[in-house]
This record gives sequence, C-alpha cells and structure tokens, in this order.
Amino acid sequence: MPELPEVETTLRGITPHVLGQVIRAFEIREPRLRWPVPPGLNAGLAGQRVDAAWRRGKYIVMQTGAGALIWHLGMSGSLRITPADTVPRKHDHLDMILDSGACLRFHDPRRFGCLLWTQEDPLRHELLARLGPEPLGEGFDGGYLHARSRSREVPVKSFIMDSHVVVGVGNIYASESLFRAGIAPQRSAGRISLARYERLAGAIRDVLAASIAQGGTTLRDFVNEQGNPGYFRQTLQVYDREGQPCRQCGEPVKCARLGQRSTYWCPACQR
DNA sequence: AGTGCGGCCTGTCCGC
DNA sequence: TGCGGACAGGCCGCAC
Repeated sequence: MPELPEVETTLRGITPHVLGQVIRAFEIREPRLRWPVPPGLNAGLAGQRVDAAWRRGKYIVMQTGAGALIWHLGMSGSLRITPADTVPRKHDHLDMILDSGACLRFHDPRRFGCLLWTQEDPLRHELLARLGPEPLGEGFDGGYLHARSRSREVPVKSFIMDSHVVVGVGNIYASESLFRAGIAPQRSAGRISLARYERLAGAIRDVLAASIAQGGTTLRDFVNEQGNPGYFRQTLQVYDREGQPCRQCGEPVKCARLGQRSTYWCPACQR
C-alpha cells in the first residue's frame, strides 16, 4: 500500500487531530511489528504534547518534548482516527490515546510497519539519516538523478525505487513515472541521458502530486484516517493493467518481474 | 561499492 | 470444499 502519496494523505488527515494534543496513553495489543514497539512508551511519553507532525519519505514523525515517535506503515499499515472506546478489529495493533478523547489507531495485517521512539534528532536516526531527497522538495531534479546514476547498472526502475536515491517512489509510482517519461523500466540507470532524466524527475513529481490530490491509490487495503480509500487508481496508466490496451497507443501493457517486483510498461511508448 | 536475494508477516487468489 | 503455492504497495541485512 503506502507509498509517498498514501503516507502524505494519512499525515494530512491525522495532523489536525494530533497536533498540539497531549498524549494520554498508548495501548499496545501487539508489539511484534517490523521492530518491537518500545516497552517504555507510556512511562516516557504520557503527558507529552505533540508539538509537530511531519513526513520524511514514507516515515511519519511526531515530535514531543521527550523525543520523537517514528511511524512507518510498511506494506499494509494504516492509521485512523477513532473514538478511544471503539472496539478494536483484528490487526489493530496499537492505539495512541489523546487527552481530547480521540485515538490514533494503527492497523497492519502484515506487521511490516513500525512505531519507534527516539530521543535524538529524528533526522539523525539510522532509518532516516541516509535517505535521498524528497521528490517534491528542493534538491531533486534531472541533474541529480543523472549524476547519481553514472556507472550504475541496475535497471532504472530499481534505481528510482531505492530510498537512498530518492524517497517515496514505490512499485506503483515507479512504473507510472517511467511510463509518463517514455523510459523502458529495464534500461540501465547509468545509460540514460540528462534530458531523459529531466523528463523522469518531472514525471515523478507530477504523478506523486496528482495522486496526493486524489487521496492516494487504493489497490486493496489502503484507507485514509477516516477509513476511506484513495481515488488515484482510476488514473493509473500501466500499473495492474497487464494485457489491457495502452491508454496512449492501444498496444497491450506488458508485465514482467524486475528485481522481484511486478513491473508494468508499454513496449511501444517506452524505450 | 554495487547488486541480488532472503526474510519478516498475513491475506487472498488461483490451479489442482 | 480443501490445500499448496505464488503473490501483494517496503525495506533491512547479508553474502558475493
């Protein structure tokens, strides 16, 4: 599920409910996530106010006076705002209960997500410290991708999905961006021209921004903080469309595995 | 250093 | 209907 647009959608949805609120308690029903949920959350953070909430890549960070919470939604995670007395469903692994009576509830069937707590600068945390630039921020453009890719032989799709190159581009948006840029996904990253990387950087920005505007992409289980799906799926050009006609030229969309991930592209439009 | 692969989990779907 | 296997939006850690 969650790539950058879905995490951004989630952040925008939960921010009004958590920002400036005091944490009453955490209720941990299942601490076995990607990394174990730290046992000292209640002792360390109850009574603390959430002073800031922001996103870095696919991580959501909540800053308090006693350190920062770092959330990740993994493959199947979601965060919803619900009254604290709502009966938890299966896979509702933990709650962050606020003094307002609202509850931020983490749901994640596959448990690839995480909730961490760090007392250092969260940007220095080992998971965040070496991340590549934000695709919607400064420092990301065709020149950057071109420079970073010289002598790299991986397929360009794998290259742009590497969070140490650029954050937030997961399997869906990698295929979609390459389609919009007219670049074949298996092409070696190091052998693509500056001009084509400029198109690609623009395509990545455009597709992510367009998806955020639609509330993200829901393939099966992504829901926003209110439990509603995103509507970008109907805008997808190639992802999950194997055998269907390319929306640009009519040629059937192809699908193959690249770096163990399903990869969709139009063999006529992408070179 | 760059690359490819295994592993973490559960749910769903497909073929037998 | 049941069962095994493949696969699913992420990403770390390891071996080569």
